[in-house]
Order: sequence, then C-alpha cells, then structure tokens
Amino acid sequence: MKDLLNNTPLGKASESLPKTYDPFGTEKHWQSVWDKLGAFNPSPNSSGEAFSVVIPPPNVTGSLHMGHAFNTALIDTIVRFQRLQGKNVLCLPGTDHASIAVQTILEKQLKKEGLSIREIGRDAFLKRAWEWKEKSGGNIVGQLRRLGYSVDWHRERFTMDDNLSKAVSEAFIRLHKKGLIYRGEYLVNWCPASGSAVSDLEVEMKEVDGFLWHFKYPLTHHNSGDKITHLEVATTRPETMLGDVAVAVNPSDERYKNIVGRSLTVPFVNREIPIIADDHVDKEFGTGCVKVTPAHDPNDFEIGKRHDLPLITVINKQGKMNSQACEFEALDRFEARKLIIDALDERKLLTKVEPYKHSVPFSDRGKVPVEPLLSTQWFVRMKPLAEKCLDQFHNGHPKFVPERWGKVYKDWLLGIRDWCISRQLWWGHRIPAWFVITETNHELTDQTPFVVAHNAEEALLEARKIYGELSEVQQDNDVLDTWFSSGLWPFSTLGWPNETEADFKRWYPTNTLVTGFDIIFFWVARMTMMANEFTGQTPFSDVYIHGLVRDEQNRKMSKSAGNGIDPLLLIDIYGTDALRFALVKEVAGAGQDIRLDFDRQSNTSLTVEASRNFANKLWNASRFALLNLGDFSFQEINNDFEISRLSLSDRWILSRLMRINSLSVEKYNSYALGEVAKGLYEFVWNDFCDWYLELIKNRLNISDQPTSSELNDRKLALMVMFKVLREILVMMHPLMPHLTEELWHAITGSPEENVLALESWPLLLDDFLDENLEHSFTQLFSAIRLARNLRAVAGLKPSQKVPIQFITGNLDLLTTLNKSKTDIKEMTKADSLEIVSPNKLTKKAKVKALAGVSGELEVILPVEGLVDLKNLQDRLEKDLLKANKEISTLSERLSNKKFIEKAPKKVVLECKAKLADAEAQSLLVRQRLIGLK
RNA sequence: GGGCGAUUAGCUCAGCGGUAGAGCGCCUGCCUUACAAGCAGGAUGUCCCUGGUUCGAACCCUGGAUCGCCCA
Repeated sequence: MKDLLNNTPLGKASESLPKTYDPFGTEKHWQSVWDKLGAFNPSPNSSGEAFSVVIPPPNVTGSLHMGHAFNTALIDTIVRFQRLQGKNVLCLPGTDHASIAVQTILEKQLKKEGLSIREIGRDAFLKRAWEWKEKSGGNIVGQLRRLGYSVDWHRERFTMDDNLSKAVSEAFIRLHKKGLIYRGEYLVNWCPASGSAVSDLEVEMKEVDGFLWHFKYPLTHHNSGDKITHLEVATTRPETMLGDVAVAVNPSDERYKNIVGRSLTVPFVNREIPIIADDHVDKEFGTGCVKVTPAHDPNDFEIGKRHDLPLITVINKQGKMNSQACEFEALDRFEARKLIIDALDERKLLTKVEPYKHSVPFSDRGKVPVEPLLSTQWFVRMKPLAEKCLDQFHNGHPKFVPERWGKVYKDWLLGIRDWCISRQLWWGHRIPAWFVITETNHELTDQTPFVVAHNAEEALLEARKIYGELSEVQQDNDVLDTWFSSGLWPFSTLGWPNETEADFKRWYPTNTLVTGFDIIFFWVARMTMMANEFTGQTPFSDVYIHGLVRDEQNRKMSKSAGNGIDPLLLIDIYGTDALRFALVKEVAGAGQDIRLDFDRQSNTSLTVEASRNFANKLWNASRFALLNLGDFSFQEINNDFEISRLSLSDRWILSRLMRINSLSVEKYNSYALGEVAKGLYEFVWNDFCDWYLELIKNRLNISDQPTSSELNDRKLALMVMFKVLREILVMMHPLMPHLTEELWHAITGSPEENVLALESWPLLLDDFLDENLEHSFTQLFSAIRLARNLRAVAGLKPSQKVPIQFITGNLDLLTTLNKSKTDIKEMTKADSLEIVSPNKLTKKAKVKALAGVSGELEVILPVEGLVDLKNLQDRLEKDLLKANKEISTLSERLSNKKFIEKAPKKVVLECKAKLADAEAQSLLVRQRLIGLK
C-alpha cells in the first residue's frame, strides 16, 4: 500500500486502490506487521489500566471449528476495543492437552497399525502423544493466527508446560494437605470404551427405547400361611440381577408390609437376599418392588449405604460379566442380558416385557453407555470450595452476562458433588502420589499407603521419613482429569504458584472470561473454585457467556456429528474480516445460539457474503475519498477545520458520528457486540455512504474555473469526509481489524509502524450533537424520497431532468427544505426546483401534473403526457386509504377520555400531531385525485 | 420430575408498554466515472394461542401449545 501511495504522481493518492477489496494479501501483510512490531506483547511495566483475558484453550485434537472462530471473534473484538481505550491489554493464548480426547485419537491410530498402547508401553505412547501435540497444536495456532487474533504469542501456554504442570502438582498437594483430596471406593462412571472412569459431567443422559423386564424372585422359605410366594421386580438392565443384594419396598406399602424382613432367592446365583423397606421406593412404579444392586447403580448404591448392604460386582471394566456371574461369566454385558432373559423365561420367572423409554447414561467421549462401577479413585471434596464461590457470588463475583447464567452457576454450586479426578489414562498430568509398596509386600492394594509430592525424589524422602529407610515408592499410574489443570488456567498461565511474577501481579485477576454456556460447570465453576482456594480471588470479574454456532438445520456444529464447517473454508472465500463480522453481527443480546447458513454444495454463506459486501462498501468509500483528494496532502486534509464554516450536511453527519461513537462505547462496554456491529453497519452504509457522500458530491465536483469560495468549501467537505472516515475505521477496527488497518494507512498516509490497532478511540465531542438538525434531515430525506418515488411511479428515466415543486404549509419544514435547496435539486435530478407554501403558489398547476403527498408535504412534477397516469392514480388511492385508516384509529384514540386523562402529555400531543398530519395528507391527496380526473 | 430459552415478513433475526424493523431473498427500473460485492424505488406480517393488567400490549401477568437446551 505504502509503495502504491508513494508512486502516484504529485503525491496524489488517487486511483491507487483497486475496485474491490482483496482480503488475502491484506490479512497476511498486517498480521506480519503486528507480529513484527510486537503490537500485542504488552509489558507489565507499561502504563495504562490493566486489562487481561485468557482465552479458552482449544483442545489439541486436530483443528478448530466454527465455535472456536466465534469465540475468537468475540474475544478479539473485546480486547481490541480495550486497547483502543488505552488500556495495557494482555490477551493470553494457549492450548489444552485434552486427555481422553487425544488418547482416544491416538489409540485409534495405533489400532490401524495393528498395535495397542499396552504393546508399545507408556514411554513410547507418550512420545507419540507429544508428537501429535506438536502437530495439532501448531495447526491450531496457525488457524488462530489466520483469524487475526490479537493475542500475545510470546506468552503462549500449553496445559502440560513445565510451569503449568508444576502448578498442577502444587494444587494437588495443597488440596491433599487440607484434606480436600481423598482416595475412596465409590461407584464411578466407567467408560468401557476409553477404559477409564469419567466424571459426572462427562456423562450425557440419552433417551433410548428399551424394555422394562418384569420377573419374579421366589421367597426363599415358604410358610404355610403365605399368600405371596414371590415378589415381582422390574428393570431395564436384567444383567445386574446377578449382583442384587436386596429387594426394597416402600415401608407404607400395605401389599408388602408383612413380608419385609423375609428373604428371596436370586435365580442362577441362588443368593438369599433380604426384603427391605426404604422411603425412596415409589409405590406406584411397576409392582412397587425394586431390586437393589449397589455395585451397579447409583441409586441402589445409596440404598445400600443406608441399609449396610454388601456390594457385589458382576461386570468388569471391559464391560463383561465377571466370575460372580456364574454361568454368564465372560459374556459381554449386552450378550448376558439376552441370555438371562431367555433363561428367566425358560424357568417361567419372566412375567412381562414392556417397551419402555428411559434415560441411559452415555460417555461423552466414548459414545457408549457408561457402567456404574465400584472402583477406587481419587476425589476432590468440593463443598468447601463451592462455598467460597457462593460467598463471592453473593458479592457479585463474577458478574455473568447475560445475567441468567449466574443462576445456573449458583444452582450447580449449591448442589455440588465430589469430583472424581483420576483417569485411567496415560496422556495427561500423572497423579503426584506415590505408593509405599514396601508396606504391602510390594503389591499395590487399596490398603497401600501413599505420599504426595512434587517428584519421585521428594516422594521417596517423604516415604522414608514416615515408613523407614527401606521404603520404596511407585507412582500412581493414573492421570488427572483434564479439567483439573484447566481449572488453574487463569493463574497458572500467569506464573502461579509464584505470585511475585510480574505478569501475575500486573494482570491477575483477569477481567473477562468469554466462553460458551456448555462449559459453565466443566470449566467456569472449576476455575472459580480453584482460584478462590489458591489465590483468594475470583479469577475474572465478568463472564460473558455466548451461544453455540448451529448449522442450517439448527444442529449444534460438532466434529463428531460431522456437520462442522471449517472456518478456514469461509475465510478462503470471503476473508477473515467478513467471517468475523458476520459472526459478531449475528450475536443476539441474550446469549442465544447463532445459526450460520451454509450451502454445502457451493460452499457459500449468504450471511458471510453480506459482511463481505459490507467490507467492500467501506473499501469503496475510502476509495472514493482518495479519488477526491486531488493535490492535497494527508496532513492538510487531516487538520482541524473551521467549525463556523461547516455546511448543514457536515453538521448533520458529525452529529450522527458522535451519536454512533457514544452508542458504540456503551454497547462495547456492555458486551452487546452484535448491536455495535449493527449500529456501525447502518451508520456507514446509510448515513455516511447513501446520504453524506452523495450530498457532498456536488461540492467535490466543482467547475474548471472554481471560485475561491468553491475551493474552500471543497476542502472543507474533504476534511469532514476524511474525519468521519478515519473515526469509522477506528470504531470498526475491533470488528474488521485487517481491512480497517489497511484503509487507515491508505487514508492517513501513516507509516507502516504506526498501526491502527494501537490508536486511540476518537474523542466524543458533545458540541457536535444536534438532535434538531438530525430531525430536520430525517424530514429532508423523506421529501427527497417522495420525489424519487414519484419519478419511479411515473416511470421517468433516472437521467431525465424535470422541474419539481415542493409545497408545504409547515413553516419549519419549509425552512429546512429551503436551506438544502441545492442538495434536493441534485438528489432528485430536478432541472428547476420551487419550494413554496400553498398561499405563495402563483399559479396552481392546472396541467395534469404528477403529484405525491406525504403528510403536509406535496411534491409536484408538472410534466404532462409523458406517462400513463393510471399508475399514479392507484398510488394516490392507496395513500388515501392509508391516511383515512390512520385518521380513524387516531381520532378514536383521541376521543377516549381516559386516554387524554391518563396518557403522558407528550404521547397525547404526538397523537394530535399525527392526526393533523394524516388529515392534511388525506385532504391533499383527495385534491390531487380530483385534479387528475 | 425440576429449571431455562425460543416462537415477529419467504429465510435468519432485532425490537420488549405508545399506530411493526433490519439483512438476505423477491418485484420494477438503472452499468448515474467509489462500489452491479452497486444505486434508486417497491411489495410483504391474526408479532404461537388464551385470558387478564392498562387509556394503550409484540412487549407486563395467568394458563396452554410447539420446538430446543440444562439438571435429576
């Protein structure tokens, strides 16, 4: 760009911009300039109020999807705005190791090669994982860069970096010391596909069509007086019957009152089990008898605890029946189900099979039903952590936008449950606990004691201190839930546990967290809990929750559903700024999901195309400015102008400019980014391009021998145009960073190293605000539209010049129109223009002139015979109908006494004014219609 | 079962007490030397239904319908 400008003769910038905006070279160019300048690498020592954001780290699972692009667009818009506000902004990027997801991918790859992780071993597997991380992480970083993300790449973090891993072990150790981490045998959600426990949050309930099987358990001992010989139970999972340890009934259930305490015999395993009474049993459901399998069902587990029942596991970690399952041993759980049904049927114990819709817990990642399984795992005691957050929340920390998500957050904290943090995986942070195996004869059992430490040496020292010099230790094989490290993200990335780090001191706590509502529990709440525990502060003041990107059929875009759209595909077609603008503009105020249209046949999106067109509009407005610059230097034109010499239209556009400035600041600050985008879109396209640029064309396009006053006015118009344009570019910059940066340099001549990204937000000058003037211009514009409409209705050629008369009895309007006579003439292609009040009209148009009416304004085009007047007549009749309808509704309202009494005066007056307008219009239209006949 | 959200023009969505708006699409004219990725003009709505509050309801409140999400 710079070269083009310098090479043009006479320092003219004209004709240096191509006709359409080509985003591709521009984007690459400015991204590298920003990089080179270190524009987004703040120093903690710089002045300015601190503003910081940590980005939600994408998983290193391959590549980004539209959701990331959306999140990125929002965050980058916010931080770029804050930079323009003069703040010392840190936006810190990074990626997440995503234990389960990555390990799943790698295991699939191994399988293709005919290998398994057991075969290649832990070290070789981890080597592969790191290779994968390098590749995927690099890919993701490349994608984020193409989005124009103004983050500090020098501070890029990965959750398994040394420092962050140290933070993880430190956090674990501290929690353990406080007694908030414990090891226990509990029913966990076992995912047979990934071979690991998963947390409650990683389980998704799905409605499935299944069956409810009813079958009988016979009483073990018959008494002669027994009316009942057996109890009937119902279940959706018959295979668990082998692990049944009781049948429960409601204590108030008359049907079974007498046999509580007796026992039943479980078929196949021939186990004698008690009939117990428990309040939680629903008398109405099925037969009112519930089989109890504490080792395989969370509800039964609770019943088991209450009644001190044994736990019998019958399904193993591979999802197969174990040795407790007698003849069904080694069968897959679903296979066993079938055979057990058959066997029950054979023994005449099966009484009923009914189709039944029920919820089945599925593993998020493995996409298979999870198996509630008894196992020893690590847990975090969450209640104390949650309580701190609830306290903070009551004091307004963090603030949720939109507010309603705060309630979701709070409710979850109120019902908090302990968090299973161990995962039977290899990729991730290995649990910093070492078992003192010498205490249990070199075997790892649930009784083996352990020590918690930062590393093996420390662990060994600790163990020997407690258990004697001969102790040997062995580290726990499992890794931590990925969210454990994500929970530390806002402070581990800034240097914690070293709280004296400059970054930590300068930028913690952070300001805004921007993320989707789907991870409020997973991530947001985990971060607030960890942060309150370890730093004593809520890690961000605001949480801006946005919706999800959905596809054209309203489905959530996801890789697994295969309906994701690669953001780069759209970027390649329309450019980054177009995509970003489209995403931000679609944001609803209330954090709704956004739907992005996309034609998979042609790879096109009308929404993004509209934004691309807007980018082009802005491009061409700048091009227009440059083409008119003539011999002026940028310096001359960018100077302050004399306010007293401004034309009405100058004052008008400056008033509009100030209005959009203040509106934008307000909306940016309240995260109403979509409204900022819409507001600027309208201002640029309608006010600036459609009206202002059109209005000044005749001032710019002066004669060959201009007078000095013409020359001065031309310069003034240029100065105003350039000022408005410059400020538009600053305000638009957070939304379309590349385009605006390019145009900024083009229209200011700034050297490359003075980037718009680091400019200051334009001053808001209240003196320019002029509400009355804006109102006058609204009237002026409708007058022009009226004339144009008349031309169109009459079928006049756009180029055809005609005489035009404006007639109005409204003095204000008359003044307004008279002041802008030249403009009106230009905008309506009038060869002569008369603006008069009705009584000044010398000779009434006797010819069958074209006439249009709007309110108190009449427009007359005295051209006879050029057109068929039928069209015009229809038009007028329609206007009349409309006016009369308005008259009737308005007069009805005004005749309502209560309305006059109770409605605000202002409303009543408005109503009267409107009625007067409508009556005037009706009268004028009728006169015109008569005139036509 | 509990909670949340949505329902407005053909499509995607704004508006949230004072006679319905935008973009896209559609119709009619225009290659008017910034932009055809454009310009000018135009058409289009029981604002899901139902009661109620109010002088006045798309907007607030009852109840309901449909769709979607979260939690159990």
